[in-house]
Amino acid sequence: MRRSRAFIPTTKEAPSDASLASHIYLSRAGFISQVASGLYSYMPLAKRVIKKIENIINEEMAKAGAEEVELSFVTPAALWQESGRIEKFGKELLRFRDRKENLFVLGPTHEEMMVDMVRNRITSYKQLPINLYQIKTKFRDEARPRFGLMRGREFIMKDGYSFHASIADMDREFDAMETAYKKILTRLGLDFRIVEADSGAIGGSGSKELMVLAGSGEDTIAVCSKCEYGANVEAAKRSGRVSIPEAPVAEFNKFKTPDIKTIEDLENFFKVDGYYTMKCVAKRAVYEEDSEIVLFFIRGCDTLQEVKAQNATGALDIVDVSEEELCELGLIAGFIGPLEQDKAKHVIDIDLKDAKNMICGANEEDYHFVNVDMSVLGQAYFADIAAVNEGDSCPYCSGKLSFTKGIEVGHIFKLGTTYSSTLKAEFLDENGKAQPFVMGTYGMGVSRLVAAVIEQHHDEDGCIWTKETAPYMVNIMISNIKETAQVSLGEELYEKLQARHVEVMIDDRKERFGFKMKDAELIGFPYTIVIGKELENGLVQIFDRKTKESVSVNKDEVFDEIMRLL
RNA sequence: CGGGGUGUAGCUCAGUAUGGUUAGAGUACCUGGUUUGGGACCAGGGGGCCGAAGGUUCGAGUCCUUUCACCCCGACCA
Repeated sequence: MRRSRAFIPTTKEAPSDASLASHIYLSRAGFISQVASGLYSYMPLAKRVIKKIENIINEEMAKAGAEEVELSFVTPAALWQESGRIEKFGKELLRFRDRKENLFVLGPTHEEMMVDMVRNRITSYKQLPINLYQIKTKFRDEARPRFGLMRGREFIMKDGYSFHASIADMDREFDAMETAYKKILTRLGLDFRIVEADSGAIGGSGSKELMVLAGSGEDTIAVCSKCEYGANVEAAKRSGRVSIPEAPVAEFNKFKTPDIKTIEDLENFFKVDGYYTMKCVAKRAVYEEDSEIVLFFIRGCDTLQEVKAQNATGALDIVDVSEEELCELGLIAGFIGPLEQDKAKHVIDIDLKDAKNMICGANEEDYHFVNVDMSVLGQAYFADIAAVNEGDSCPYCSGKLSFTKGIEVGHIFKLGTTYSSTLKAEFLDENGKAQPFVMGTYGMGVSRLVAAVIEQHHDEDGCIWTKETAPYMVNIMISNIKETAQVSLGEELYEKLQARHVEVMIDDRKERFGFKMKDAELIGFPYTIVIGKELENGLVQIFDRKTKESVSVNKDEVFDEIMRLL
């Protein structure tokens, strides 16, 4: 492509609302253009990057034996009613009616559509397994889109769905997809981690997220210092504390603790570590029909992990409760304990099971119990509800957990029969018996990957595209287009590189050297061949965007040299 | 969905407290000239329904009302 003819509107200044590097540079370098909140148009450079990412996905999916399809973007609301997700998704589903007043939604994900396509067409175990995917625009009417391509309302996603006759076969495919996704992200040149995740409302027996490590990521993940373990904090497990403080010595007793309501107060009053105190976090668990107050008990040094808490109760949502609501139940905030009290449902953190030497509220104003032995609560309901802390020990080895930030670029689920059951998608097994398909689903955010690459590969001058993602690999910069020798060498290289199918840009604009260099750095071509002053001595320079180093090369050797680098 | 903020030239923003020339700057763009290794310089030029609609006033970018859009913090996010 000739830069003089290309539509690449670069600017010196970023839109005032952009804060993320990817948002700033993709805007400044003329990749994307915002049209409304969460809606972006892809300009030529972005379109090229997207195609490259899609090609890599297609190649790896083909190797893994998945077939590409394309489902319609406009989906009948009836399918969403059938699966029950029209309520679950709520306002995120963009709904509208056609001229005949039939209700439709813009597809935010395509489980229903895919199941609908397969059901009644795949009817025997002999036709299984199959794995179908598409790369397509999705729409979710997010309450708050932000960060450019990172969280748009309209975005491009690769979504794959596999159908199996057994759980074992689904597990096998799940692992195969994990491997394929690893290859894709590795080829894209990304530093990533595969972590255990909360399956959320989609359900299923397990899920993993693919996290691109970046400080600007919206997710916090806990990773082990020694082994491969990593998990989203929403799902992270631990085996307890690495070092346990010395236990206080006391007899079981009810102790007067006037106006001692917070964990900090307790620590100071009893001169004891928060580890040996117990706090109660009261929440209202909201179910489809009704709601109830649930008391979550965790160690004083821990915090409640709300996603875990929600999963433990099976609630659709958990919300805060006021002191007045607790009062109505006869509970006094600051003095609530799990002993001798059944005014509300209890959920106790698993780390408190059989804990000894504990201090907890006595359910009486200004009184706490000391030296409580939790094993007396034999039948109580224990669950993992506490957030892991940095420094907690790994659930699988002796390593320590630490936190890092990640961008969720993929999420793979073992769905099981969740959708096939409700949508009545069945096949006949070896015994001629109807069975719902066992399914897996595999998502990868394509447009988000564009942003993720830049989050991980940029500097103060702009984008640094990796070899597999660069919109153009080589930029030929003619310093002064009035110098015919420079022009003719540039044109010659341009022809030769094109003949070898190298993606090449030639900057033939009537601009000064500095202007063109800044522009090339902002766009982020991996290599720029600078044809300039040194040509008098038979030399040109190859500028490496990543290292910002230039090496002088004889003009007759530059073609071979650049081909060697690619 | 709660709280906050901003809408003036393609872009970044002044101007609005206290209403009053023809609404400004930088940048980008066009013309001519000089420059040509790190976003050049000089001269000239085009470009605005001051987000929209109502109102107050002799007079509104500026005051009042309504509304729309966008952004930020939070809640939410298969």
